[in-house]
Amino acid sequence: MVLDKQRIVTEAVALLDAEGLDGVTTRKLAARLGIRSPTLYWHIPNKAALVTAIAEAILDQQFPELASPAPEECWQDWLIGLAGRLRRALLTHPDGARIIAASQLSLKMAAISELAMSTLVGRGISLRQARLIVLTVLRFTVGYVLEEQAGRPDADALDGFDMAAYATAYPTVMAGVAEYFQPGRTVDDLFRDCLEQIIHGPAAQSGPTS
Amino acid sequence: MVLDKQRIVTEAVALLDAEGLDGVTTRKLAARLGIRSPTLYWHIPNKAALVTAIAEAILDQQFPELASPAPEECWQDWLIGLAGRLRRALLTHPDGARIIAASQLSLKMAAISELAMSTLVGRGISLRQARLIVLTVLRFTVGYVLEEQAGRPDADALDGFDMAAYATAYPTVMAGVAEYFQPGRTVDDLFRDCLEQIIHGPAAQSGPTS
DNA sequence: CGTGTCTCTCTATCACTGATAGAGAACTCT
DNA sequence: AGAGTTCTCTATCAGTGATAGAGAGACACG
Repeated sequence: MVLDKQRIVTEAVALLDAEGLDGVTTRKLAARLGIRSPTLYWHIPNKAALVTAIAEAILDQQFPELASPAPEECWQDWLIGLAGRLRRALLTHPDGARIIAASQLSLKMAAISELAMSTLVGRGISLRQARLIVLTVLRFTVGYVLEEQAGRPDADALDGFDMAAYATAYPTVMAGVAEYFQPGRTVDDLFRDCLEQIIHGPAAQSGPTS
Repeated sequence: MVLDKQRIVTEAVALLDAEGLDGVTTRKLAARLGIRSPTLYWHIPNKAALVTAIAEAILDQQFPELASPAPEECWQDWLIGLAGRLRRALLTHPDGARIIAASQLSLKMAAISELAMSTLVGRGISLRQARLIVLTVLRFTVGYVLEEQAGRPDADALDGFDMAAYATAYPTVMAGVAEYFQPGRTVDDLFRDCLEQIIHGPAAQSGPTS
């Protein structure tokens, strides 16, 4: 089978799925491709470029095409859906958010920004306002998923951890978590509610379950 | 001089400031402390714990005490100030956001959440709403600074980069950037405007245009 | 045919990383 | 003095990204 950048990236994503970002090493990737690791450097300048390519592949997979909203769809719902798809793209692979955050200069991210901003401007939002909204939504989404995917602390870090003390030291945080996750509420809802906070503003939400 | 965890972390932060996160290696840190690297492992279980301790130190430095707002201060402004201080804390050290994102289970972050949520609840905000606002603001802040601190692409990645093509492919993005950074506008203002987007909602800001 | 050139892959190796095993010094308590 | 605890050391491991440079194969030109 031919070895080109396309196949390298495809296999790198498979390796990522199998072992996480820390498992993506040049040697393991080369083994999967049936070559030796230095050969990779003929096709790729360095590992950072590989990670960037992986990021691009992850986004391309979730956003094969970028579609504007239907005319009758309000831009708020459309933008929430867009951010939701971005989150889904990151959650689909281990350490997806870390990879996007580590990748430099993603063209796909720029394309998403462009589509979102031009859509909002087309709906009559001012350029500045559109920029603020889109920037806020995108950076929030990355930050959100980053924390969502953060490796749960390992056993070593946990054995000295006093759950009861935590609950008494941070009662409001605990109460907030407990209150939110009533039956039927999922983490997806939490993300959506945060987005509505950004897009619709404080007043618009907090209907019964919306 | 005695060698305790306190001094290790202090010196680790100094090393971070000098060389960035990738420069914080056990050997370099040991050299600064006048010891050999294996000695570190008597005081800390592993490097992840060291990074977490660095994160805590960075936050402690910026938040020596956590103060509630003055009675006459509206919570919105106070919360914006809090997020601004968090951003400042991360920007003060290289890769500050990466460190916070990589650290697991920061107590100081939990304390900040607790203070913010209890403050909002004390001002009459519902528990759920308070949780959404605080979660959104904090995760947005980390995501924002993470991108803000992202290493500018190195020369290798840039030489194949066509600025003019970028501008024509993403005109709205470019126009938005150009529009925003009029004289006197700084990146600090951009962050603040995004926060107001979250906290005050879309209608409240940017006067005429909105 | 022979010869050179270009493309790709290889072996060998480098400097460096986080981490562990286990010896040994120093200090304290009995 | 002897024993135990606390801390630091040397030596070493497996694994990482990356480079130098040899060499195989294809392909074009004479």
